[in-house]
Amino acid sequence: MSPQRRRQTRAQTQAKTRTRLLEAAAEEFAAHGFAGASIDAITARAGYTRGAFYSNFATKADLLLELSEAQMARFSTTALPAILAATEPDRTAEAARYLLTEAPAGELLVLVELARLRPSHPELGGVIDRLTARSLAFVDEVLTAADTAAEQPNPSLDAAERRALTQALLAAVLGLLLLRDLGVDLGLDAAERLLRGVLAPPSDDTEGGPR
Amino acid sequence: MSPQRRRQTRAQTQAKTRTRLLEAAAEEFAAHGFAGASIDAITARAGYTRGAFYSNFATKADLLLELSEAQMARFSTTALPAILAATEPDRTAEAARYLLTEAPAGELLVLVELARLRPSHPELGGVIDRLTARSLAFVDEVLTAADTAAEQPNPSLDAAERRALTQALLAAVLGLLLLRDLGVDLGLDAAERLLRGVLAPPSDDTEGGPR
Amino acid sequence: MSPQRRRQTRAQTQAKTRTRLLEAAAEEFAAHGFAGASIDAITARAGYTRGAFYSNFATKADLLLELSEAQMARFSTTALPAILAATEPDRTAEAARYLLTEAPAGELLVLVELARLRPSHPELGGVIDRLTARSLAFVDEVLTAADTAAEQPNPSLDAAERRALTQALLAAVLGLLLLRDLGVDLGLDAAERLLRGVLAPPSDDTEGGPR
Amino acid sequence: MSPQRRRQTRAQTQAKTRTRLLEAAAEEFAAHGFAGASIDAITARAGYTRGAFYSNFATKADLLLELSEAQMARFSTTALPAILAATEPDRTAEAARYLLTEAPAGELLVLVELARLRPSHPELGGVIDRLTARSLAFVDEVLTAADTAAEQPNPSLDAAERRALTQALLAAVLGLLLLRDLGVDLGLDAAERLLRGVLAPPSDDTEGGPR
DNA sequence: TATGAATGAGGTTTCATTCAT
DNA sequence: CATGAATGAAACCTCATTCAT
Repeated sequence: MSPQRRRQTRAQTQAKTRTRLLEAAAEEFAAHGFAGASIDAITARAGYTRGAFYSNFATKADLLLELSEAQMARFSTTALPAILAATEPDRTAEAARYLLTEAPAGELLVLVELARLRPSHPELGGVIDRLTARSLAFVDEVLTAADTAAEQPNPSLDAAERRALTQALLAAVLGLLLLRDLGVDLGLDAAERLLRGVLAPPSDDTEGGPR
Repeated sequence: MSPQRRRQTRAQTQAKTRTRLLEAAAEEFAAHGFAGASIDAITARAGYTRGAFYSNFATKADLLLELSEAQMARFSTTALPAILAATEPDRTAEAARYLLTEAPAGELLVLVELARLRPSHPELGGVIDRLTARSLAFVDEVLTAADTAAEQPNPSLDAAERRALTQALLAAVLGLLLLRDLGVDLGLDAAERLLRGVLAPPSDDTEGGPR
Repeated sequence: MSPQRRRQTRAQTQAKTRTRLLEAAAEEFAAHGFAGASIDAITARAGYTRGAFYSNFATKADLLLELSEAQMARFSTTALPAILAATEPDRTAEAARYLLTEAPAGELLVLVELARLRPSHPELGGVIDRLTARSLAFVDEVLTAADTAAEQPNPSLDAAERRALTQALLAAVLGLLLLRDLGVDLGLDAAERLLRGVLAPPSDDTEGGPR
Repeated sequence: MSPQRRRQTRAQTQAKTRTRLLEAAAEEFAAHGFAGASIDAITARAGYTRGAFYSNFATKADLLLELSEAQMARFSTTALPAILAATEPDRTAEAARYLLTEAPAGELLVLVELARLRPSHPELGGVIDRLTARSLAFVDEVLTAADTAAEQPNPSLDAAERRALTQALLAAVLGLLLLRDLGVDLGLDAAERLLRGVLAPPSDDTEGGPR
């Protein structure tokens, strides 16, 4: 009953509203795209009406922005440490497992929406750049951590190679998530093989038979 | 002016209309998503009016379906032979080059839309399954061709491994195309490294440093 | 093969097309109203495409006009003589039977459409007036025929009374058709009672109990 | 300004909106038919914009449904008592006067629309059946009240005859209203003659001349 | 904060009509 | 005469947003 307690309660209530709306938005954006997701559907899924939405967000684009930031934050603070905590040589397997079973379905699809909106919503440019930079930084972090864990930093990896490796790894992750979202029943071995293949040092002899 | 000359004018005209509409739709769907692409924008881009669309397609969803099938067909008849035509040992490099520079832009983003619509449009399920099945079959075909070309079939590759390899390769290809379509300036070396890593025989010792 | 025969055939073919289109239009107009009936639906029901329609009629309103005239003509040349041919005292029963079982379903509904269109289509005014006049003339004809058949002309029926009787009879017919078109299972006895009641000379004592 | 004063403002406002929309719809439906009445015209006539309509009704068909029910209710609560309140022996004349001068205009034309939509909108079947059933019940009630008022129940009227009389009377009322709504300038004498004719006991000798 | 009535732009779709065949 | 591709106006309906409560 103290003002202290009340204020706290209020803030918590609103935080919960925002959280629920963001969760619902993630599902709707992933399922129907940004343009196809209606605010009514989002608020209804969250158990509110549209008024609650406009009390918490300025526009629909604003919602997508906050959602993207929230997803990125969660990945950095939750998923990434979990993967990195695994001991080598299980780290790749752990990453594969996370991608296939724990990565929120549709997170990739939200990213696609964000990229799509850039031309028509120039104000999103900054956020998108920040997100992209963070993604690349994340991959870089994984690689660095791997180096460290191996206690065997590969000094031969120059900037260009590092960039190529980062892009390849990101492509691998996106490809796996997309296939999964398309309904393909991916095996853990496939995901692991892909990740391990990317991370493995390139063989020197290219004349060897394929595979 | 002879009957000969004008014989098929009617059918040809409509075929051209359909083709143009499909091309325009590919660009609009890729750029704005299915829900965000308006029929007015599609027809205007193709140089027609709204009515032309409804003379050729029943609904917007119908258009996406036909577009997906057309893209799938083109991939099988154009992209696949192009990649297979390359001589070893350059096949991987050739595939990477094709993926980054010649593969039609936006095709992956259309695929994403298809995946999105699946839950709400169950009739799309068949098309998507056919698409992914054909894609996996295509990848398998590439692998078989590679084995044959190498005159060195790898007998140690059992069915499960073959499946994992196929899925991993498809994920790699999709990931590369998606990253490219999202605007990332991919290097040829990144694409080549990814593909080669997947195709390389997995090293037996997993204690080797990552990367 | 003679020009005579050919010309005849052509004319017959076109006449058949017009007839079929008119029949189909009657059903569609009755079922969906003038605005709700589409030319595609009409021509499809008749087994043609929309081109056939525009080869035979100028506009949709034109079709309604011709249809109304055709229905009126058929009534005058077919139904009316049949009713009048019945001997007294069966004429009323015959009329009731015709109304409930043979009068084309929806003929009334077409009339309503015509009346509705008058304000927005001033060019229809003349036709509607002609139709109304013919309807009243028809009722008048029935009454006259009845007088004649009874060989008992009622000289006491002045102009005002004649008008009232005519309106009452028309209202009775419309009411029966409407109820029938609404799906009420009308009994022949109800129709007969209504018609006979209208035609019967008004009783002089109004203080008698109802009915 | 007191909470008291504003207590129901919100609900009252919306109720007024609905009422106005229903009134406007009645006029537009009567004038142009269901398909021919546009929602824009209805809302404009009511002094609102399109959106107000969709805040109050789900679809255009839904509007017709609610309108029909409202008209039905008004008929039972307003028209029926008005007619029954007339004292004998003027009841027939009073009923005729009410029908021609006070019965809401266009109601019959809305009913026609309802009949039209039945085949294509099966969900309307129940409403139509209820409408006609209630109308017949209403007529029956009038007849019973008349019997009672006359303190002279007609015992010779068996169930079948009662049914025929009810149907005939309803047909007469509907026919009069429809003719009036179609623009015919009906005379009171015509309406009175029709009603009196139906209510009069059928003459036993059918060989009597018509009229 | 949250509600929901109302707005109005814009979307998909229908359809009367035209015209080249 | 009949076809049907294309037009484009106008319909129904959705939905982001505003605002009084």
